[in-house]
Amino acid sequence: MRSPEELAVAFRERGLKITPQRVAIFRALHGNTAHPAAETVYAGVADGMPSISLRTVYQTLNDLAEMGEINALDLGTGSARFDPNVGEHHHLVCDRCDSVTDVHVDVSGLEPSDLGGFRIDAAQVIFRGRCAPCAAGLG
Amino acid sequence: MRSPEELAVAFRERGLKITPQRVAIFRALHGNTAHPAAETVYAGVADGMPSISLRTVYQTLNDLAEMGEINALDLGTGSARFDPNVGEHHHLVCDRCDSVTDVHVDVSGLEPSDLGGFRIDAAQVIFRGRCAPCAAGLG
DNA sequence: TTTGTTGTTAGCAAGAGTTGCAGATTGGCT
DNA sequence: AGCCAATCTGCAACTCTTGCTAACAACAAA
Repeated sequence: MRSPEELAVAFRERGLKITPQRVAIFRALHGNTAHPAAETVYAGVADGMPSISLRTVYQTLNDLAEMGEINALDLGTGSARFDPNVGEHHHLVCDRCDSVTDVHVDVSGLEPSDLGGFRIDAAQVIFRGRCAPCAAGLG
Repeated sequence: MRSPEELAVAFRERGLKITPQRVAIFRALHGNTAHPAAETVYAGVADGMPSISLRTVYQTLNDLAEMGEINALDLGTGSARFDPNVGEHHHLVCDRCDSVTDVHVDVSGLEPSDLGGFRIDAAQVIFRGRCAPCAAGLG
């Protein structure tokens, strides 16, 4: 996603308002590589703004996702994860602690067979296993 | 998964009983390539056994998954999908109707970068787009 | 075939994650 | 300052799934 400042412009252009809640969420996400769940974003933002509601966090995350500023990922961890990195990349998902890490893979060589008329719009690769701390028994 | 008859043997070997409910579920899954959700399996089985409960279907599907006879997939469609095909393969997921189709892809060439100590146990590829009927506007 | 043990089922309640709703609130323009 | 529309909060509701438990049934033994 873009910087909180650029997002403010984008929101205004759409007739959307810049609220302290939104700014706090923009900041919590910017540069965040932890792929937080909504609850995690909420926890982070609520630190400095105890009155914010989880409902607002969900709302804003969904708005950002609709605008294409972030990606909402369902990686089978039980809750949606939000990724401010909208560039082409894939994910490592730890089976033990549910942590998610970005990984780059060249998928241009993938050649699916028997598409049967299916029109592919996107390819998503999920590697599952153990993150370094969990593999070392430290998680 | 194996045939209903072979599953019966496997269940008995583990001290598990063969009930009409389980047999009906085995049959509903055997050779099923539709990647049904629990609710769908339930609907199919309840046709010939109206007294079966959704709870039992979930229970049995989870048992089969634990035994490695089927795979439980979370493909972001809102509910778990169950796949009796436990061989190596990947999936096409329709964004419009949530249908799931098997597809074969050689992932041995994938070379993820920057693993940072992550130990990969499995690679899952999900192609998203439109299935043939939905792409043709027939879905 | 009858019986006993133990695993299984059905049904409902509850849990987690997420969304709908409505009234109170507030951003941003005039 | 004041207005209007967008937004926020809090709660209820919704979907999917699991926990709980009394009634039930499979299967082995007699």
